[in-house]
Amino acid sequence: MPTIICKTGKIPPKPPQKLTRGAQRREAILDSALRIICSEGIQNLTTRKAAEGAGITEGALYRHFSGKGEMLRCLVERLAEGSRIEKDGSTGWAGIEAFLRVRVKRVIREPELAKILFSEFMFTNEPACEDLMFQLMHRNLEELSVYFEQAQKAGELRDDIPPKTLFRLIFGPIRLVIQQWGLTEGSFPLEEEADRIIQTLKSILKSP
Amino acid sequence: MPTIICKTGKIPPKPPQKLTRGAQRREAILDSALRIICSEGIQNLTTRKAAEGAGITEGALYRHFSGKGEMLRCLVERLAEGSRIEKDGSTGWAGIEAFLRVRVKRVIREPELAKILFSEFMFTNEPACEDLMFQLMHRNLEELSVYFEQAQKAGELRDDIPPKTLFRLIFGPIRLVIQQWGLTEGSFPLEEEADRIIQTLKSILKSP
Amino acid sequence: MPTIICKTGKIPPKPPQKLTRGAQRREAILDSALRIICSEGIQNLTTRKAAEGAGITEGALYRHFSGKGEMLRCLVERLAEGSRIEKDGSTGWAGIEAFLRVRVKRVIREPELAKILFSEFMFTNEPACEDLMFQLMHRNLEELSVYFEQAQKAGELRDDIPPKTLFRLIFGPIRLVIQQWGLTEGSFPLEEEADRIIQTLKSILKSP
Amino acid sequence: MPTIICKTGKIPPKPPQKLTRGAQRREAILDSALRIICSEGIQNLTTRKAAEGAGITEGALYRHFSGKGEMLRCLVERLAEGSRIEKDGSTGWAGIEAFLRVRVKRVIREPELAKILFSEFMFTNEPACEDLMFQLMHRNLEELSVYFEQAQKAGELRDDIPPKTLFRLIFGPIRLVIQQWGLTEGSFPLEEEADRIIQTLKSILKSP
DNA sequence: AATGAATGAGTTTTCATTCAT
DNA sequence: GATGAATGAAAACTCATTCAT
Repeated sequence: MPTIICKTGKIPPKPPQKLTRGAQRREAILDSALRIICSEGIQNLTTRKAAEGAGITEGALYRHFSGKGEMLRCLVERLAEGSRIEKDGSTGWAGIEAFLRVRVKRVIREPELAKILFSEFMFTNEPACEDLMFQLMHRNLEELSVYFEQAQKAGELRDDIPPKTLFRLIFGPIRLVIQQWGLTEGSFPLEEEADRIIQTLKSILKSP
Repeated sequence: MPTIICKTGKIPPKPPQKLTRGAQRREAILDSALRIICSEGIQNLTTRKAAEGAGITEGALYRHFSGKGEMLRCLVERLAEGSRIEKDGSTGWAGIEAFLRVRVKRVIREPELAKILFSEFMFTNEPACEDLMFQLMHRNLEELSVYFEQAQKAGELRDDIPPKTLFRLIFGPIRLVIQQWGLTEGSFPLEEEADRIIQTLKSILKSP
Repeated sequence: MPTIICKTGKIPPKPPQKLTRGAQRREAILDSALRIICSEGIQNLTTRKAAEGAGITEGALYRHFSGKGEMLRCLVERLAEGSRIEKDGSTGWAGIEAFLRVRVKRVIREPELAKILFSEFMFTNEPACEDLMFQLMHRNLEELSVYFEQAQKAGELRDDIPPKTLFRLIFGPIRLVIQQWGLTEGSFPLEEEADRIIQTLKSILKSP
Repeated sequence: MPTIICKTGKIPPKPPQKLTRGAQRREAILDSALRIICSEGIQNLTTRKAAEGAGITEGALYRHFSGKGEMLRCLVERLAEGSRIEKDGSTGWAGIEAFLRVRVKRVIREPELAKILFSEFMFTNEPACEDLMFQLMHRNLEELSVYFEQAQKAGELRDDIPPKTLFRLIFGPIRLVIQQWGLTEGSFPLEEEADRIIQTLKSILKSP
């Protein structure tokens, strides 16, 4: 239901679909929970803090989520969907670049994300989040694999490296630079550094 | 068993000095804590579980650590030291390869490490662990930078990429493959996949 | 029942404003804490006992007080206010007598008070209670000093003794008799003995 | 055995009887316990603190006392004996004055005592200390009563006041001034103020 | 929808005491 | 005599969750 393929190739900044008042509160709670995880760690996320950060009391939180577990699952879901939405129509190497840049731009827009977007293990122990994390990782591999094939057919990418290895060679550096940026609270120009990585990857991975 | 005798004939880093009984208990507690973090997440690590896993009662834990915080800090410290010890005398590209392989071998030897070794953010919120994580990351960059320069001088590595970018291009993929291996509970042959990455890196990064 | 209507026709200090349900619980908890201190000593006052004495669980206590410290501070505050309320309009030596009799009557009404009302030091070590004890002692001195001056002007009290000394000569014996009565669990007729002291003081301190 | 009547009327500053090494440690522990009670309150006295203050470990404390209870009982005993030792041979009103001055001098010598010497209730809840406190109070009454009779026979003290009331009139003010001095950490010249009280008492209580 | 009081189980930590060394 | 590790109980406080209002 949330997968919106944009045929025009543009990124709709905000889906025009208005949130009901109830859904707005849910979002506020999830925002609050995310903020707490990023600033205090998942081990310090409590229902009380999440509720208070959203301007309601602990008890009221249970009107919106069946419990802490569901809240976390929804948070991870939202996290996972986030990057998928903004796909444009690029293909081949341009598709790869778009995939990477979407993630970079997302953490620049929401800097707290830098800290947790690739901390998959953190959610691994929350029952019902584990599967989601796997799916997310797998979806990324699948999406990129499509681009790999296109790029290889188009002669933009050498074809002697298996897709899984390509995935690690290409996504690994971007993940690391985003994690470093988050860890150091944005101490360097992320977009620039990411660009350098992407350009270098393009040049060293091009068909010889 | 982990004590690797340096090829150069220098003093082995860990003198055979036996651990005092007290220090042995500390290690047992840290082992227990590490096991819990890996299997249940940091949010489920309690002093009680850590103590019981080491075969003592909760109260006794406080003979060995001033509290949960100190225990965690010591754990992170031990984690950070772990990979540094096993340096051999390699230089240039061989040094880079050794650096990466040491880490791969370490997680194969202690598979739980795969889950947390690169989850720096997890400890970011524990006061006094944050600095340690920074240092660790920085130390890695410095160590690799030395090899980069040697390799570039030896004509094994192209010299048109700044060290920070090289660091991300080379360490990023290995981090990712280790994280994937941990996340999937060792579902693929890590050493083989790491090798593929290393070989590919060597070939695509060599001086043109 | 303790609300004494002022003879001057002024507003009775405590308006009949009913306590909110929340405030009622606070009072119940403070009552319980006071009972425990008196019967088992401050060293045996625990949050659990205080809560159970008020008919709630330990955790619920924290809805009403931020912690044990705040609870104790509130208790001391209530203690300190207690005797101040019941001032009547007497002046001169009658004022002095009223001051002393109010305290005697209060401990007869609430016999546990006899044990702690003048155990200022007991609360001295509870941060934020210390100041309160000072204020209480000082307030007593100031109130009595007014009566001293009136009595001296009226020729009821010799005027060759400084107020601080008068304070000790007059209040000291009453404090002691109340402490003795509390210590011996009411083994003698307090009012009678207090009267004897007051009468004797009146006679030996009258203007020669 | 400890009651030493000095016929010469002098106060032997320290009994020449040497303490065995064992007894020395006991004293050191009691000193430490007293210091803690005075500075942190009885509710914060722990075996560990008492032991550490005496320079030994918790476990070693049990070589000297059977437990915390016995330690406290011994402390109270020592407290109670303290003032009794230093009796000189005075009689009549001089005896009364000596009784009061001995106590004043003692707290000047050991200022922490000011805080607890008359906080009888504090120890009332320590099993096996309660009786001791009663005895102490009673002994004081008996000792003073002897002097009262002598003074009345000698015409130094009016004889129309029962001894119990005299006890309160005379001891009450001194207790209060000592408590005030302790509470305010020695903010005024105790000896001077005590003197003023004693002189005033002498003058207002003399046979008319 | 929301509040605030309540609960029961859990958290970290401390305590008095014991005991092998 | 003394130490240091250990224990079991209890301390203060927090947490996820429920429910009457």
